Parts: sequence; structure tokens; C-alpha cells
Amino acid sequence: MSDLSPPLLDAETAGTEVGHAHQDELRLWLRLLTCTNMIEGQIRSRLRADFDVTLPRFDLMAQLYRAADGMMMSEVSKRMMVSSGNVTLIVEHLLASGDVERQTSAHDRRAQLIRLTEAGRVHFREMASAHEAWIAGMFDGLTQKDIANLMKLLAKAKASLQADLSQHGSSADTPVVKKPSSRRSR
Amino acid sequence: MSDLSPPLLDAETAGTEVGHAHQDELRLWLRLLTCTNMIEGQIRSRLRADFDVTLPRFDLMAQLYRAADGMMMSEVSKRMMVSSGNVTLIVEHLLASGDVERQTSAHDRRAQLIRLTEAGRVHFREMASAHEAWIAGMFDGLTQKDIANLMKLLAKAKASLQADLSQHGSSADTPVVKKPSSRRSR
DNA sequence: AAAAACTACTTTAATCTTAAAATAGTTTGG
DNA sequence: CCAAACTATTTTAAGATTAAAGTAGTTTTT
Repeated sequence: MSDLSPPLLDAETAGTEVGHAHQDELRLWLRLLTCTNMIEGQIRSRLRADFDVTLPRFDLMAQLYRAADGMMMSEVSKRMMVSSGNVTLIVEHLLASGDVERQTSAHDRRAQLIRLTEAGRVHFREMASAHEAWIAGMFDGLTQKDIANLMKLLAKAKASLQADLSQHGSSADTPVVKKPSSRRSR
Repeated sequence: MSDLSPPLLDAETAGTEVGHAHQDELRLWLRLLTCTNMIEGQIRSRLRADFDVTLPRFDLMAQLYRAADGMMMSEVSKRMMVSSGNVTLIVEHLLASGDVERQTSAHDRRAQLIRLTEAGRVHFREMASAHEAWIAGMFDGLTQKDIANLMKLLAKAKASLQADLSQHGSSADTPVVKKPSSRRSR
């Protein structure tokens, strides 16, 4: 076991004020972060506990599940927004577990087509179904109206973020979302 | 440069329906994730670009900033909810950059007290100030009322999550938040 | 005061991620 | 057709994170 046994303390207990101008925005960000981390952490550990699978592998399987004819490595890399080197590694694990199969493209001998095996499809459906139930359970305390409101406000926030992002750095091919791996889907 | 140049595609464009029962919750989760990832990615890359500092180091400095008298390694570990092994490594980098100093506790020769150097305090203040401005900019498209509503709904979501969490796994010392490193603060 | 339990920290190993360099195959301009 | 440029992927190296094991010092129990 690790020596890590954190208290229920969460981000918002913190808050080092250096300036006071934009406290609310800061607090909002921290709360957003807390919620996301709680959910992501749960999904991650339940996937591991119940299915012995990592989140990146689940995400990749989700991508393939929707593409019955399979996908090129590069396509997967683009969709998951992770490097191709990373895709290579994840695919290797999934090949080993028999969830994925790989074949060289007929047209382009550089390109590799990967797709879920039949076992992989079955396996993914089980996981996806559990995953959906977990999330429903986590949001059980919200009404449908709460959920709708949250969706609306987060859409607005996202628009605001995109507006801000487009002003900054993104000069050319800068990865705009940056560390967006854990994309889940489903 | 990396070979990664992701399109503006984001999580919500995805969505592999395996069941249809709890679509809304799933979509809410994906949107939450997208927003968090966008913000976190921006903070991460701006910290690196503008101050040549990683997020964990910034987080650790934030913890120390609030503790004028310094803190034990274990205390930092608990607060950041990362393993002590991880803290050791991060502190080593901050020692090298001169932002942090370390001394053995007088009472307990196993324990190490770490604290920001004067240079570290100055350095942190600059970063924290920029950080606050970045976040304010990102939420610029929201009204104060939007922010207040979001805070309220997210508080409710958090409560729902905590209720769900307490039912699950957390039998004993299971890290309840699980992958809670990036805690930011300020 | 010695054994057992506990606490603080470090070390090691495994996984994941990114970046950069290397390799292999394809397309294009002259 | 051939060299140069481009594209797709793999490989390699470095950093971060987690878990687990190890080390050292302290407290508690008998």
C-alpha cells in the first residue's frame, strides 16, 4: 500500500490570496477542478478495480467501438489528442490483452489499421454500461433541471474559454487544449 | 516539436451510446471534463511559457507561501494529496532553482522542514498574480450572476459526489479523491 | 530497557506522457 | 526517373506520477 491516505480536504479549503481582484473566478475554477477530479478519480479506480483496465485504454477502446471498420493509428491519435507514440504504447497493451487487432493498410504500407476484436467489443460494452451507471449514480443528487442548468452555464463557460484561448499563444499548430488526454467519450 | 497538432475537436463531439438511460448525466460529465481540461491546459502551458515552472511546483510553492514558518514534508504531501515520494522529487527541483530551502527539524531528526526562500516568495507572488489574471480572463464571458449560479450548482454536484463516494470502495484508508494532484490553490 | 508499532522520508519500479529523432513509404517538381 | 519534401509511425529519452518496499528515528507497551 502507498503511504498516501489523504483527508477529505479539498481544493477549496485552500486559497492563498495574493490579490483580491478576482476571487470569485478563482473560487469557481477550484470548485470545477474539485468536481472533475473527484469524478475522474472514481472512474479511474473503478475501472481498475472492476475491469483491470486503465483509463487511456478504455478511452481508446471507446474510439474504436464507434468505428466498426477500424481506424488508422493517426486517426486515433488525432481523436484522443495524444501523441502517436502514446497511441502505439496503448495499442500494444490492448493487443496483448486481445481486445484489439492490427493490420497494415492495403493502400499505404506505412499505415496501420486497428480495430476491436469481437472479444474487445463485448468487453467494452460491459465496461461502458458500468461506466454509465457510475456517472448516473454520482449525479444522483441533482435534478434534471439542475443538470440542464449546469449544461447551459458550462456551455457559456466553454465559449468564454475558447474566446480567451483564441487570443493567446495559439499562433499556429499549438495544441490548444494541451493536456486533454482523458477524454472518456461514450 | 511534437507530431501532435490536435484539431479543435473536443470531448463532446464524441459520445458512443451503448445504452440510452442516462445520456444527460454522461453529457454533463463530458462537458465538465472539457472545461476543466481547457483551463488546466492553459494554466500549465502559460506557467511553463511565462515562468518556466511546472504545475506541481507552482502548487507546492502555493502551499508554502501560505505557511510563513514552513511545513513538514508530510504536511505538504497531505495537503497536496500526492505521495510523499512525489513531494520529495518536486522539492528537489525547487531546491535546485533556489525557491525553497530545507532543514532538519530540531525535535524530530527524521522530519524535514521546508519553506520558501525570499527569492521564492517574490517569484511566487509574480506567478500567482499572473495566474489570477489568466483565470479572470478565461471567465470573462460570464456575468457575476453566472458565476454565482455555477458555484451553487457545482456545490450541489459536489455534495452528490461525496454522497456517492461514501457508499463506494472507501472502506478504510482508500484515497477518496484518488488522482487529486493538480490542486492549484490560490 | 527492549520489542513492537508507528511515523517520516527515500528509493525503486512501473506506467503514462511529451518531445525529439529516426525510419519507412509516398508524392511532387523538374 | 530522381531528389526533395512530406506523411505516418516507431523509437528513444526524459519527466511526472503512483505504489510498494526500504530505511531511519520515535513512541508505546510491557
